[in-house]
Amino acid sequence: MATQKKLTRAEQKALRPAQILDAAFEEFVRSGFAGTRVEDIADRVGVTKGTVYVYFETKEKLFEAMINHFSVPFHELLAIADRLSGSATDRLISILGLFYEQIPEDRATRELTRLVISEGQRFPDLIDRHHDQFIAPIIAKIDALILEGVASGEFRPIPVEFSDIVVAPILTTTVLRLIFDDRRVPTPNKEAFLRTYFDLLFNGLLAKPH
Amino acid sequence: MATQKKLTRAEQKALRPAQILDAAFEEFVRSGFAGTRVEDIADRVGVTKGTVYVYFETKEKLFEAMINHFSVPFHELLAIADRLSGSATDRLISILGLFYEQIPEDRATRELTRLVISEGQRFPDLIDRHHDQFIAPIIAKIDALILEGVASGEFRPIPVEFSDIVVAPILTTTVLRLIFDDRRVPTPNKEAFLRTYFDLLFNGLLAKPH
Amino acid sequence: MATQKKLTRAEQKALRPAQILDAAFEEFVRSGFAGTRVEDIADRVGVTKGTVYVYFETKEKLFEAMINHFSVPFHELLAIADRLSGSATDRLISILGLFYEQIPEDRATRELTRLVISEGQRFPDLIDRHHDQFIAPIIAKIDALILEGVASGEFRPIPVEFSDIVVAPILTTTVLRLIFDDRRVPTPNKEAFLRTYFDLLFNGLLAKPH
Amino acid sequence: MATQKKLTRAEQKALRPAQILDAAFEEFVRSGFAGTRVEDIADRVGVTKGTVYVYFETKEKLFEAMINHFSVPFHELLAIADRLSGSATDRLISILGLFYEQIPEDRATRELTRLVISEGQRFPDLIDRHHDQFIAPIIAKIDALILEGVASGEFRPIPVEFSDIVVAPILTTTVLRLIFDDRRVPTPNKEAFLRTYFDLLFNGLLAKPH
DNA sequence: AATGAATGAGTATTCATTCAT
DNA sequence: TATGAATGAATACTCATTCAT
Repeated sequence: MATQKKLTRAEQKALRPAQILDAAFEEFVRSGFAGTRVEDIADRVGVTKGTVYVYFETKEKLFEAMINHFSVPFHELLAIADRLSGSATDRLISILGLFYEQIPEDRATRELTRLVISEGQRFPDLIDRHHDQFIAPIIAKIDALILEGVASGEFRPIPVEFSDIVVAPILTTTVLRLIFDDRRVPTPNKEAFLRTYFDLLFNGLLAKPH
Repeated sequence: MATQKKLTRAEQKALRPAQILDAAFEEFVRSGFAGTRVEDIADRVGVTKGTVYVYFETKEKLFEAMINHFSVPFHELLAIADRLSGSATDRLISILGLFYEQIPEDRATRELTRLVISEGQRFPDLIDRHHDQFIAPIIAKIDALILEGVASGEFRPIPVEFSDIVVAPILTTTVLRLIFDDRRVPTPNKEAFLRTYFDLLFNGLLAKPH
Repeated sequence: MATQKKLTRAEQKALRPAQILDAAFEEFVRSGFAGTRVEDIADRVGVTKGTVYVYFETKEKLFEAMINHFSVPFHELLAIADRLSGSATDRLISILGLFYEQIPEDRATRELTRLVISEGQRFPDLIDRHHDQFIAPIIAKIDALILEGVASGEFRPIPVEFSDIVVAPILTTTVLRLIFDDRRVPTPNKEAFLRTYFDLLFNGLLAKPH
Repeated sequence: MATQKKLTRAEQKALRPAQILDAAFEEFVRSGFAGTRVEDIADRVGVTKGTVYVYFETKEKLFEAMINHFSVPFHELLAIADRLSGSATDRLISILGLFYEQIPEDRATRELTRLVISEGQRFPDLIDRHHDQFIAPIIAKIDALILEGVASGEFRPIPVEFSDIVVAPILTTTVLRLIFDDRRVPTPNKEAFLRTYFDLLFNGLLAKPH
């Protein structure tokens, strides 16, 4: 009946690694790799330092495991993107909307971005992973859609090597939220922001473009 | 050519603070605040730890002094912007070009952005300064230009609270260079990048916008 | 005989704080607060510096804990004093004898006196404690006895605010032993010393006092 | 005319050592040998550290020189004592009065006593000097007077090896003022204190001594 | 004589890691 | 599995001392 509170020892133990990884995320995000003490992570879980070392050999390996643990949920989004139908414009709008939800609005992804920027030089693998799992797929998807839209005459011909310009507002929003954390720069109203973003993206700023 | 080594004590001394600040910049950028050892900074200058403490009371104050030292050269750019003439479009193009040169292409500004992202939580002043000296003036300038262009009928009416969308490609380029540092993502050809950026910004993506 | 080395971790641990405090006493007494290195204390215990910090947060707190640890055994003596009976003279003699044993002859109390004199300016609490726990009770006890003896006609009327004159030989002996530590000034023969002390105290120096 | 302000460089320099020694006295008294920084002494004089080293080779030698500088003015007092006349009682009273003025009431002598107690273990010479220049002459003088008084029948026969009992109130007052520095224990009224001291010393505490 | 920049050995303190229980 | 006592290497910071000017 009380299946919630009555965790067996085994179940308790099965939870430990995830608890530690969650705590590690919070602490590494707060203080960076060098500034985080293993004991802070242990304290957050409510265990002692030694326990952390039962599950993770070193602070570095714990950091890397934490990154892996929080780097997963992007494949689904790309799969969804593949299943979209409609005009290139419609699909680009849908996909950028999904990215917006999954990058600046998702705390884990957002903070992972911070760690990539701050710890990437110490952990080159981190950058490689981030490129392969996030940047490259995003760019590839946008590139493909643009090429398609250009081919169908829906879009003007754009040099495809600059398609990061198209997603720039998403990364920019992410970074601004990382920096100001809603203090200085208010989190924008999502719908209004996206409306303006798409309006500008598709129609440009000029009143009467030739 | 051999005028290098012949510095008097007094000359040597006058240079020390700047030398230390330069070295501090390199080391803090490489390893972050917590990961940098004062001795690394001293070694880079070619002096001993003690000498660093002759000029800066603590590692924290050295960090802050280094930030101040490298945060200067933005006022001029804003002054230049004020002196521009021509259509709103022309002036927006000029100003974004200047920003491009001063932010992603200037190493100091670029790396300062990294430090704001990575150390901002430990040094809240850093964020406040960065907001007041960089973000706010940039946004204000863009806002003003857009309002002007809209008033003159040159631009379509755009909700001004989202003008960071307009500069997004600049911050995005900055961050991508911070992360990939020319390894994965090649530094874009400046002229081609700006051409595409401005083309998209002013005309939008659609073949025939209504 | 070889039961010494066979201590369990737990037993070892229970002893640690006291071991460290004992070692701290020796080192602080030898070299003063500023002149003592935490490592010297650790070495004396046979552990590493880090271990000292497991038990005491800072050198200052260790010093204060050491003072507290060695400041205890005075209440009993005052309790004994309260239970004495006999003439005021008899009781004064008994009590001064007890003080003599507990102050100059007890190494801990003696050396604590040194630390009060040498470190009192840096640790004002030390002085307050010493006053409240040692000086004030002693003076109060002597005052009470004298007033009693005066009331009963046993003693001549003496201005009670100078009753430290009565105990002066005890503090003087303490200080001389601190300074000369049996090198120059031989430790006096206890019985002979007390006999002379009391003879002088009660009868004075003059052959035929009027 | 204005001989005061117009110190020649030479005069200025002749003053330096004494200024430094005075400053050293204040700082060493405040913080002890290990706790005092040469720079604190220099600051107090208004010169830089380097200047201190022009006059004194090391901190230790400066400490020793300071002790010598402040240890002088005791010979005169002993000379005065030799010139006294009158009964043994009269002369003992005179001499103890002089000691009272020269030891607890003279700041230099008082604080020197503190340094003897606190730094004597690190500077054994200090103790030897103090013994030879202060303790031994005082005791010798008292011993001589007592023996004389006993010989003339003025004093009861007292074992001379305990004559420090006779001067104990003076050292006790010194130490109490060192510890409490007029905060807890008020500086006693000199005349009243001496009157009680001498009354007790010569007549004892008992109402009717036999 | 005086300065003060520079040194380098030292010292308090921290913290990742180990290991006996 | 979990603990937490212990370690020791590291690191920020201090300070007596030196020396070119």
